[in-house]
Amino acid sequence: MSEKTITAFARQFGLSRATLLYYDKIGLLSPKTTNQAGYRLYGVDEEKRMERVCLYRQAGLSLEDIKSLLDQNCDTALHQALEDQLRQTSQQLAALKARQRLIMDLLGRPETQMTVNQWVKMLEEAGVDEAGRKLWHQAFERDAPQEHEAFLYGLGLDQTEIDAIRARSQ
Amino acid sequence: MSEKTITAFARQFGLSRATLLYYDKIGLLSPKTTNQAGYRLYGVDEEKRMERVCLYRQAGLSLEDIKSLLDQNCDTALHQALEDQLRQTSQQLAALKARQRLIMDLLGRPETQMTVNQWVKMLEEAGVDEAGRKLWHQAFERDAPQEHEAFLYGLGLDQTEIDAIRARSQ
DNA sequence: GCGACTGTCACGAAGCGTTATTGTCA
DNA sequence: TTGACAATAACGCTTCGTGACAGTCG
Repeated sequence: MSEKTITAFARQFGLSRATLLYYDKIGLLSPKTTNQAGYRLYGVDEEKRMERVCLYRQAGLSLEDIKSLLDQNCDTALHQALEDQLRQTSQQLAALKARQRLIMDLLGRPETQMTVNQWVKMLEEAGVDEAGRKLWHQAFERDAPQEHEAFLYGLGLDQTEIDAIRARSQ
Repeated sequence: MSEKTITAFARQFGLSRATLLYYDKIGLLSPKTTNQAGYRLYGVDEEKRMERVCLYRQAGLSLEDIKSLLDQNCDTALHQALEDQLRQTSQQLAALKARQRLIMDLLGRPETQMTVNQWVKMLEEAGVDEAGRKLWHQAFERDAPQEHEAFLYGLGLDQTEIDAIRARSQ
C-alpha cells in the first residue's frame, strides 16, 4: 500500500505532524482509514486533497474557506474567493510598500526610486535617442498597456503626464 | 490643562480605549499622572511618546521592540531595528508578489507581468541590440544597483539568473 | 439620579507550535 | 526492554476587541 502514517505524510508536504492533527480536528483533512491501533493512514485521496489545500493556502485563503470550498466543490465560489483574496493581497502589497518607504525615511536613506532622468540616461547609454524612446513607448503601450502605465507611475510621474505619454504612444 | 482622559487621547491617535489600556499594562505608555479617582491623565509628554510609538508601529516594529527602543533611547539600536525590519518587509513583499502571481494563475488570468522576452523585444524596437543591452545593464547596475535587482526580480527571474546578470554588468 | 465615562479583571480569536502524558510497533 | 513513533489534551504566542461589574464625573 502507498498509505502513509501522519509524520511521513506531513513531511511530504513540508508540514508538521501537529498541523495535520489540527487539520483533522477541524475536518479539513481527515483520513478515511485508520490502523487497528487508531493510527491515521493517508492515501491517494488524501494526497490529492492535500495538494489543493496547500495550493489555496499559498494563495492566502483561510483554512475555513478552503474547507468549505473543497467540500462544496463549487467553481464559482472558488472563483469569488480567489477574487477577494486578490483584492486583499493587492491592498496588503500597497501597505507594505508604504511601510518600506516609511522605514527608508526613518533611516534617512535617499529615495531609491528611479527617476525619469535616470532612465533616459540609461537608455541613452544603450544607444537610444529621442526617436528610439518613442518607438519604445509605442511598443510598450501596444504590448502591455497596463504595465506601461504602472511603469510610468513607478517613475513618479503624475496621472496627467502619464496620460500624455500614453496618448503620444498610440 | 491640556491633559486628556483615556478615550479622548485614544481618539486623537485613532486608537481604542482598550489599546491604551493594553499599552499601559505592558508598560509601553503609562501616564505619569492620575486623577484623585485614579483616572489616567495623558499630557504633552505622553503625546510625544505616543507619536513615536505610532510611527514605529507603522514601520512594523513590535510593541516590545518599541518599548525597549524608547526606554533605551539608543540611536544605534533604533537603526539596527529598522534595518532588520526593512529586510523583513522586503521578504514579505516578495512573498506577497508571489502569492499574487499564484492567484492570477489559479484564476486563469493572463499574466500581467512583463517577461524578459517582451522587454528584449521592446528594446529591439527602440534600436537596442545585444551590445546595447549590455551597456544598459552596466549603467543600471552602476547608477542604481538595488533597483536593478528589483527590476530583474520583477521580470520573474530567479536569484541565480539575477546574480549572473549583475556580475556581468560590473 | 442619569448617562457617559472610568477602573480592573478576564476571555476570545488564527493557526498552529510545543510540551506532557500515555499507548503501540518492531 | 528499548527507542521511535502514535494518540489526545491543553497551554503559549501576538495585539488587542469585547464584554462584565462597579465606581466617578457633570
